[in-house]
Amino acid sequence: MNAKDHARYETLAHVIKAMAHPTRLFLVEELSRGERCVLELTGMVRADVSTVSKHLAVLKAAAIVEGEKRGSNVYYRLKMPCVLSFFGCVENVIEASARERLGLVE
Amino acid sequence: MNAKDHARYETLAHVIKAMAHPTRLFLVEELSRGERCVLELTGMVRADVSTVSKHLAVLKAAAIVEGEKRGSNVYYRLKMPCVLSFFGCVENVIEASARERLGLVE
DNA sequence: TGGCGATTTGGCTATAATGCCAAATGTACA
DNA sequence: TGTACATTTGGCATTATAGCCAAATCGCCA
Repeated sequence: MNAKDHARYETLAHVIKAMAHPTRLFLVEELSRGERCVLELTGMVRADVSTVSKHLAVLKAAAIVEGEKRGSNVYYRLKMPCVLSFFGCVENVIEASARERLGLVE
Repeated sequence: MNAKDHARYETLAHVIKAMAHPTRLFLVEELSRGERCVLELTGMVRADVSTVSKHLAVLKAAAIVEGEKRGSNVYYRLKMPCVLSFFGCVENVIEASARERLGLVE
């Protein structure tokens, strides 16, 4: 793996890492239903407002969501709906491994 | 978000977190081309064998890859090729944000 | 302008992830 | 059986992440 490849994987990992947290996954899925402001999202999650704000900042830094300030609120929305395709794939992974454990295949 | 949902997001995050590392992304992509043993993979990466072995263990725990022991080697292969779809999506995200920064759109 | 609600930032602690080395394990084969 | 090779595991130091509180911003409106 050369330097250029390494940089590519760094960048890829940065975006995927932004998704790699339960709360942030929830935020992504919730935002896929429409824009929400920080307090609305905070009401759905067991965490401090500042924590939610920081999670949103992580998603924003990865260009997964964007926020628009209207009045004193910031409305976030999903910028890259394609990330939702992760959910289906990952749920396949989970089902498959559960099936494997139960059925003792292999 | 109730307890059941929370558990679901925990599980999803566990799998995605397994992908959220440059080296592990490389391993996934490399294994998509066919099975490889640990030393082969180590030769392609700037890291210790033990480090690569641990990365593979992470991917295996997430049911993304599987390993088969043949002789004294363990050959790993990609179990869930659907995760490759992450790459395309994530590269879109990256391109879009690059374009945005350059073109100052928005 | 003063104060209130919404959001972000700073700072701190606790926890988790990373990566190396060294040692242990497992397998083949002389 | 002993040695060499492949892989995994234990242990440790370093670094990154998470989450809370408190404080700082920002915008609105009386």
